[in-house]
Amino acid sequence: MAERQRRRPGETREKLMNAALTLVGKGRHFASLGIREVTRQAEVVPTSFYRHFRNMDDLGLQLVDELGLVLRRMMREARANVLQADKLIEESVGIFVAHARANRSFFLFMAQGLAGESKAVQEGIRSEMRFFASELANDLRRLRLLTHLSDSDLDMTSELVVRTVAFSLTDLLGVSGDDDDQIGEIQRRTTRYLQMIFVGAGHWQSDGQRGAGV
Amino acid sequence: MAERQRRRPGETREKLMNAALTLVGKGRHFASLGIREVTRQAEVVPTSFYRHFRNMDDLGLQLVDELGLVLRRMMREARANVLQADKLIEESVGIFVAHARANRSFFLFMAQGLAGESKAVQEGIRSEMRFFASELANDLRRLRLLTHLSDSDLDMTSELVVRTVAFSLTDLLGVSGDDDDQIGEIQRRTTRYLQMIFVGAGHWQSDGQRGAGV
DNA sequence: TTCTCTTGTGTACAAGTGTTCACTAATGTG
DNA sequence: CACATTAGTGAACACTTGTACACAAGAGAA
Repeated sequence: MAERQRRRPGETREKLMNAALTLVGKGRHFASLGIREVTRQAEVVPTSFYRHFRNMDDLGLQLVDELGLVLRRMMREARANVLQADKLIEESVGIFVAHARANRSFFLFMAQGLAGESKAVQEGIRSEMRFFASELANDLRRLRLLTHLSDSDLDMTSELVVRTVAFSLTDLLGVSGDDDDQIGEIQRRTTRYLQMIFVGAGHWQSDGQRGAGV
Repeated sequence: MAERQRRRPGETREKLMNAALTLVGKGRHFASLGIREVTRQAEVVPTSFYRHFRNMDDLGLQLVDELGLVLRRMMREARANVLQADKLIEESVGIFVAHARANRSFFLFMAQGLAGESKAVQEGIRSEMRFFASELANDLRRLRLLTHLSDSDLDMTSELVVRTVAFSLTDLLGVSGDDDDQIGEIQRRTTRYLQMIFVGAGHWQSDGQRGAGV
């Protein structure tokens, strides 16, 4: 055994997960990654992989769990910083974009996973989004916004918001991470989308209205 | 040369593209498909692949072109069938869902491609969506709907609508193709999303309004 | 100490990969 | 008809892949 690396517990596991994220960050799709490729990137021998994961799907699932933590951190920051309701949308979108830039690979993985190969990962991400939406609905209640909406309509609104923001990920991650102009444009556009949704929610009447009332 | 198949011109090309779609339809991600795998599914010898495509990305690009045709057919059907403005949303969503079911693999490919590995495919799909949105904006003008919106606001609205529908793809394609209950639920939900957006657009005032006016 | 558990290592192998090449049957053009 | 082009075939190449196995280094418990 030539030289065995001393590692703190769980280090190799982290290295492998980071390696997968790194490759995703370089433009690869998670579904196309192989075990050997990931271990190579992590500078670890292929067999080590099996000490921590059963296969790539398993690694993906564990990444989803970590993604959950990232999202929760983001939510906490948004709650702490968004004080006045009148700037709610702009500031929230700003925080989202900032986090997406800071954790590019993670969000890229999320965007990929939504239509990814593994049903389990797919469902995991979907579940994170549902959680996020329900928290958003709670926040809106707490801030006494959109109080005329029924619970289910408020939920629907929150879901629509979360979806719209999630879709912006595909825009955001399509441009190079330091193109401030283009990122700013995406941010403005997303803000307007959300503003329009909130205008819609503000005028929404719960029972069987015509949406196309124009 | 044991037995050479007689083929009408372009047949092998179609077979290869269909093979890729078939594999996608079976749950595989396009990014993870290999040349040999596709040729095997197409019942064609691996070398034949190179007679028609340079690599898998190239095949993907040509699939995007065909996807464009599918989308245009859908648009035409929607134009022909949506007569009264007051059912516009419901009927359009219905037509969309019907086409998504009938061309499941194609739409699955589209959903995958949005966050896919190939930048070119990504941009191709994005471009199809832009085209679709601009056509929708034209239709709204033609039907004299949302006439109080500026051109750019109408474009924005159309984009938001198209994105929302596109996102529904990920829901739609996540459920088995014959689960009518769940598909119906997704259809209803999408319809409500769009209705809310249209309510927002109906009350939208173009100049620097507050979206959170609630 | 010795025993056990976890984790990292090296080797090995069968199967699959993309791609090239030379060959040939069919098709279209003059 | 002859001829050039297109499109399908089979063999071969150098790699890469997932996974199994036996072994060993380190840590904790007895």
